[in-house]
Amino acid sequence: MPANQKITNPPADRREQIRQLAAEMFFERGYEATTMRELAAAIDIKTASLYYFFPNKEEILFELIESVVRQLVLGAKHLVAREQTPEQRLAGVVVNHVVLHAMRPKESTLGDSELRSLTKQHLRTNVRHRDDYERVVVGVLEDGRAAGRFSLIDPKLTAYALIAHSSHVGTWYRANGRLSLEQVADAYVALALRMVAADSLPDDDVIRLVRDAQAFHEAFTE
Amino acid sequence: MPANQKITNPPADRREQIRQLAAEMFFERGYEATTMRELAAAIDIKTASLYYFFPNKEEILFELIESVVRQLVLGAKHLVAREQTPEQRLAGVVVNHVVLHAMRPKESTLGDSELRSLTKQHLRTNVRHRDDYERVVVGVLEDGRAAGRFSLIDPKLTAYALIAHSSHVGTWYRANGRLSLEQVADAYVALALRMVAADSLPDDDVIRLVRDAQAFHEAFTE
DNA sequence: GTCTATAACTAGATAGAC
DNA sequence: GTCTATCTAGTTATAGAC
Repeated sequence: MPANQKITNPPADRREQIRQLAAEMFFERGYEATTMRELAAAIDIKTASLYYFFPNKEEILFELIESVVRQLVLGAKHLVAREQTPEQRLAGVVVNHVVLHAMRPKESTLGDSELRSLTKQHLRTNVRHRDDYERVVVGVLEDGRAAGRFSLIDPKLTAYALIAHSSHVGTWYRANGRLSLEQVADAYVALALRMVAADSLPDDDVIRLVRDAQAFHEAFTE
Repeated sequence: MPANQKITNPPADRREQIRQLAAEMFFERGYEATTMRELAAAIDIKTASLYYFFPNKEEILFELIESVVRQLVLGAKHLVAREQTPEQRLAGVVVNHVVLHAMRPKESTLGDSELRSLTKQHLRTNVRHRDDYERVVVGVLEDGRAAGRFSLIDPKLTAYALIAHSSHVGTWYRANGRLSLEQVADAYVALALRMVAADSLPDDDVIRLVRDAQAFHEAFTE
């Protein structure tokens, strides 16, 4: 009676289990450096079994990367659709972005560092979705300017900067770190408002802005 | 008389040639996905010849990554050592960072995306150097605050954001793109000044600030 | 310095039994 | 669904001739 009894660990949702572990390992060692064997071992099945759920390794990566962008675009579009002041919209977009990256740092980061490993087809699809997102962010900035509330240095460059540094939160935020998720979100929103020169607001207003955005984000996410 | 005559392509500095091509290929396909065979082929020598110049693949990566951080720290420390206003220092640091990333996008980006592939030893070394750099940036921000010129949301978070989005310039800046390197540098400095709430300055002053920093950067770099 | 030849190994993926 | 067994190909790196 060797190792053939599984403590099983109900295969409840194997597919989901694979996705999660893959996210972790791709994030930590990199996609190319992670082998299907290691992934299978971590999950305590044999390599061949992985191929029952996914046709190949790249497909796992693609799913992980896409799920993040999808959520990002969805959240941002919902936020933008609401009747709001430009400041509220900007705060909403930043909170959406920061919270997602803080709470799903592994998947989020893959979309920034492992795009190269996607097939041409998959890459094109993903770039299209990322461009959608970028357009939403640029739109928020330009609408704010049109409304006379923002003074922009350069809409596109500002959007790039906003997205780049808000994504970066995934690499350093820790749930038990110096700053709580609320504080981090506050800080990034305040930073964003300064970048569009809209921070004549007192701090209290900034915080109220963030709370609103968070409430909406939570309501929307669940 | 087959392929044994080289058009040679003086091996003038083979080592440097390898570094450059490696930077390109690591950047484009990723470190793990680039093989020594392909690298050798691109340079038109045999795989074994690479090992005359580098003991292994990882050493090439390490050299590329280190050279960027070294330059970054060196530039920043020189800038900070000058007698300057906080605004001038901040502008100097941002210009140093942006110009380096715009002009050496491949090597620069490796330091953000391929750290995972370094050996433990090399990683430790590099992290130490990155921390040095971070401290310089945080120092500039805190000195500015101590001098009563900056109002900071959070020094460390602001430094992270500054570094993250200024590094990102390497991924989109093109020499023949919409914005010139000067314009890009202007924009990032202006953004940085807003982030520390020091932008009561008229635009002309911002531009003068950047020009000064660029002049120093050029003088220092050559 | 650059080559040929090859060692020693590991990768992703598939066939087909249970 | 999960397994065993295996194919095919590609990987880094080295030994030693020229």
